[in-house]
Parts: sequence; C-alpha cells; structure tokens
Amino acid sequence: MDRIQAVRLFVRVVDLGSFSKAAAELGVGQPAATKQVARLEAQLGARLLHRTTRGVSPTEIGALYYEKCKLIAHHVEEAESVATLLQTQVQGGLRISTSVAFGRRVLAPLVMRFMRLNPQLQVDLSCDDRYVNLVEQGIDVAVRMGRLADSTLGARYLGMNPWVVVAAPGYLAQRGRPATPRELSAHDALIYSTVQGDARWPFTGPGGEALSMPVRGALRSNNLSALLAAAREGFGIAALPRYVAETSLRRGAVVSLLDDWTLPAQEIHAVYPSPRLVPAKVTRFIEWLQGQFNGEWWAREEGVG
Amino acid sequence: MDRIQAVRLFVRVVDLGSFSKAAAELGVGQPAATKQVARLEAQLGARLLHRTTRGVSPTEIGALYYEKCKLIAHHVEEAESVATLLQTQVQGGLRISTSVAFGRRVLAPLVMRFMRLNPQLQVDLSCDDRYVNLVEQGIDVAVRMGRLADSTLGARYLGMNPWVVVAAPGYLAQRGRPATPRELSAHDALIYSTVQGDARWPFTGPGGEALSMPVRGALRSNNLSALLAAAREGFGIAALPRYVAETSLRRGAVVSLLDDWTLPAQEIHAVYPSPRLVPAKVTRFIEWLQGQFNGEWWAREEGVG
DNA sequence: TTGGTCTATTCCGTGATGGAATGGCGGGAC
DNA sequence: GTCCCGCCATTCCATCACGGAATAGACCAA
Repeated sequence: MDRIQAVRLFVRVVDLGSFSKAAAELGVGQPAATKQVARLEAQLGARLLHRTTRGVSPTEIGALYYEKCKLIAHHVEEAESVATLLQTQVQGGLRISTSVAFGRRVLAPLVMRFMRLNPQLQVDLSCDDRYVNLVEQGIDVAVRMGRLADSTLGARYLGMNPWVVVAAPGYLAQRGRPATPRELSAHDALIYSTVQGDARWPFTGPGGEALSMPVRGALRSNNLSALLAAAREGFGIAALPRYVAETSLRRGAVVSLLDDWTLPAQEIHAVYPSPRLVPAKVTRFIEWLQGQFNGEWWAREEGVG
Repeated sequence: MDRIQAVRLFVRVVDLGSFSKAAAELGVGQPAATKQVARLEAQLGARLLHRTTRGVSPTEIGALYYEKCKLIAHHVEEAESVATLLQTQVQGGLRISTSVAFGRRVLAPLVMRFMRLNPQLQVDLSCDDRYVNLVEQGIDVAVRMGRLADSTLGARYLGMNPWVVVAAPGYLAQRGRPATPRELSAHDALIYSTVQGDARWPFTGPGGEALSMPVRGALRSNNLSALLAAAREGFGIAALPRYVAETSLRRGAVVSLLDDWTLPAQEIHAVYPSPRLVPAKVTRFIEWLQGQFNGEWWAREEGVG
C-alpha cells in the first residue's frame, strides 16, 4: 500500500470527519478509504479514529498523528515540486562536455547565446579531447564527433562536420599546389594526432572512389588550433575541420586544396546519460542546438548576441 | 507500492551508494530496491540516480530530493514515535465515566491511587447515571454495572457488586424487623428509581427460590446516597449496593436485613471503545482495576495512599 | 416508523510486487 | 592480459495485497 497516499487520505478524513467524503474527494471508493486508514492503524498499532455510524472523529493519538501527517504531506509536496521544477524548468547547472577546438570556436559562442535566452541557467563548459565518462564526471550533455560508442547513452544527431585540406599561399607558391591526393606524398603534412594517428588521410574522390593517402610531416599535434597556426605560417598542409579553418580561409591566410576530394565528414551528436527522464534543461538545450547546425553553420557569424 | 518505504530506501541507497547494500540493510532483495527507486523516479518523472555498473550516484535532482526525503523520513519517524509513545506509555489524559455513587465512593479513591502509581496520567472522572455514548463523549473507559448493551465495545469483567437490604435500628424498633421479603409489604421502601423503577425487589431465597417482591414507599430517588441518608434517618428500608451501605453498617447507623435472601449482584465491567488497539493507559488501568475487586472489596479501606 | 446516510464487512478479480535466476558490464588482482 | 568478483538491469512467475460492488448494520431526522 502507498502509505503517503494513506497519510493524505487520513488528513482529509480528519478534516472532513467522514470516510465517504474524503474518499470521494480523492477519487477512491469508500471501502478503500476505510481500509487504508485501518491499515495505517494496524501498522502504527494504535487507533487513530473513533467511528460512529454518523462519521468519524480523531482519538487523542489520532489528533497528534494528524498534525504530524499534515507536516509530512507538506514536505512530500515540497519534495515533489522541487523535483518537478528542476525537471520542467530550464534552470540549475548544465554541465557540457566537448572537444577543445569545437568548444572554443563553436560551442562556447552558442552556449553564451543560449544562456542569454535562459538567464536562470548556469553552465560549466568542460573542454577535453580525451574520452570522459559522462556519468562519473556528472556531465549533463556532451557534444561529440564521429561514431558513438556507448549505446547506453541517449544521443541526438545535430549535423555534419566537414573537413577541408588547407595550406598557406606562401607555402604553395614555394612547394607547388597538389592537384590530387597522391601528390601529397611530396609535401609536409600537419598531422592531427588524435584522429590521424596512423598518418593517413582517407579521401573520397569526385567519382566516389576511396583513397587512403599516407602522409608524412615534421609536426604533429593534438591541438587543431596549433595545426592551423602552423599551416598559416607555411609549415605544411593540414586537414582540418571546416569550422577551424573557416576564418583563416576567409581572410586568405590559408586556401583550400583538393576541393574535388573530400575527407569523411563526422556526424555531430549530442550525447546525454540515460535516454529516459531527462531534465528539461538538457532536452531544451539539445533541441535548441539542433537548430544551430543547419546550412553552412561553420561559416556563420557566431557572435554572442 | 509503499512510497514511504521507497523514500526510506532511496535515502539509504544514496547514503550507501549502492542498491545492493541498501536492499540488504532493509531486508529486501536487490531487484526490489532497484524497482522501488525506478517507480519513485517514474512517479516524479525525473531521474534521481545515475547508475554505473559499480554503483549509483545522485543526479542534481536526486541530490535535492534526497535532502527532502531525509526530512520526510525524519517526520515520519517522529509521527510513528508519537503514536507508539502514547500507545505504550501510561500518560496523557484518561477520561473515565461511571455512575455517581460508584464514582464518588469507590472509583474516585481507586483512581487517586492509580494516579499515584502513574504520575504522568491526567484523569477526568465523569460521573453520570444516565447512559453516555463513549465515543461521542470521548470516554476512554467506563465502569458500568449490570448487563452490557453495546456489543461493539470492548469490555472486561471486574467483579461482582452485591446488594444489601438495610434499615436504621430505630426504624426497626418502631416498625418491626421483617423476617422474610413478604413482610416488606408492611414497610416503607426507599426506591432507587434508576434500576428499581418498577418498585420490585427481585429476591433469591436461601434455597434458590426467586421472589420478585413488590414494594411501596414515599421516597424515590435516583441518588443512592440520598436513599442511604433516608434509611439512616429511619425513613424506611432501602436496597442498596453493599459498597454504599458498608460504612453505615460498620458504624451501626443501619443494619442489614433478610440476610438469607439476596438481591441479584450486578457484574461490574470496564467498557472501552473499540476492542482493538487500545492505548496502554486504558489497558493498564483496567488490568490494575481488576486486581482491586477481589474479596470483600466493598469493605476495604479505600484510603488514597 | 420510515428513509437516508454513514461505516464495516465480505467476496472476488485484477494487477502490482518481490524473489530467483540470468545477463552484462567494469574494475581490480594476479 | 586474463580471470574473477561485485554490481546493476531485466525477465519470469507465483503470490497476495488492493480496490470496487454489494450488503449489512446502526443511527439520526423528519
């Protein structure tokens, strides 16, 4: 039996002085009300109500218990409202995890705009290129690139993350501009160690043909910004996410190469613990994020306001 | 489901960080613990715990709910202890109902002795010869004479209340001393209107023969003390409970008549509302009372100490 | 006296509940 | 690296607790 419901019922029975009325008010039958209070009394080992054929009145114990029950009912209601509030309102703390470069260049501006829309929200944006356990780290939502590993988590598709091959105009003037991936073997590649650890760039040709091109170079890094800076300085050719290179491309600091060939775009996913019973702040943030990765999002001005 | 039990369980799960340990502590199986918390979450519509294969940790909502739950558990415990305390301790108010004469002469001294034994007890001794509804009047225990009417009440037999026929020596010297009930027809009877309304005294003879003797007299009263006073003053012959007449008999103010014949002794019962779940103060009082009505209790010195 | 109302009780069908067993996952020991 | 252990989730199933309908009984009011 649900003792909280029984407590609520008991309070109403005392208030109304009647099993029947209280039962009707709470939408149960009169026998159920009688029996629930009887069970309450049995569990307590004390009689709570005097019964007459005209109604009920609390015993001495019942009167004291009634006062306590009102208190309990109040606290239960408060507890439920606390839970409901956090569950349905966009407020509280939102812990977001993502990669360093994406967080710095893309997600941080987006998060700030979302915070403008939801002033009650406090955000902890955690940038880390290593794998993090969402549950252990207390992460509410992670934005991740590529294939998903942990199927026990919930995930929503946000958009695609295209890559581009770039180099500085000065580098190309000095070393020549490759026309096909195969010509990269004569160039210095700037290797993103995190996902290009095998030093191969998996191109797809204009006709759909695959070409996993081995590359070599003097500079490796797990930091995309460092690779972009190296490319701008003419240290070599880099394969970078479009969003990393975009600003430099616009300014002409680097130019894109091999435009007929594409590197596999990564799927961007929002990942969150436990696909069920997700707080509103998480679902609302993800829904809002989905609207931000349409079209050429990487080229968009990501001003805060 | 018992949500109070679920709340308790949830608190322990958070404390111990484990379903298994909390379940073992509360004496249920691990699946039950898992399912109870899951139901709690379903009712709230919010996830309270993050699960990993190594244990559980509260979510943001769960942490807040946990604090509330500790409060609730505390209040529940308090409410139960309130009930238990009143149920098991002889304290609080004890409302006693009895007849006027019996209350004044017998029960009042007994009650005072019982109060000496239980200083925490407060007693309201209500004396009324009319019928009182125990429930409506909030009576905890009534001491009643004769047959019981309301079978929905609980009752314990306390003892017998013998009656005696008395008259003043002066009256007898003047009017003669009846040797058999039949001779009462020549005497003035003092009639207790409450139970002798039909003006008949139902004697039982030494051989067991019944004789319902019609009596007549100028004085009727519903107050036994008044009848005793009238008898002492020589106004006639009275049939009185032994306890009423005892003191006057000892002092010789009245003498007993027709000692071979007896009036039907009444059973003394302690009656209390609702035979189940009786507070300790009631049962203890009744148990103690039972020890007071053995032997010739009506002749006992009923001093307070 | 009769009718209405309220509680207590019985009977019965349903559905929730808890336990045992199983699976899966991950950490730690060796 | 491999094994083992502990923990959580899930499934299956038998049980029984629960609630509703109907009924009885008691009391009050008109």
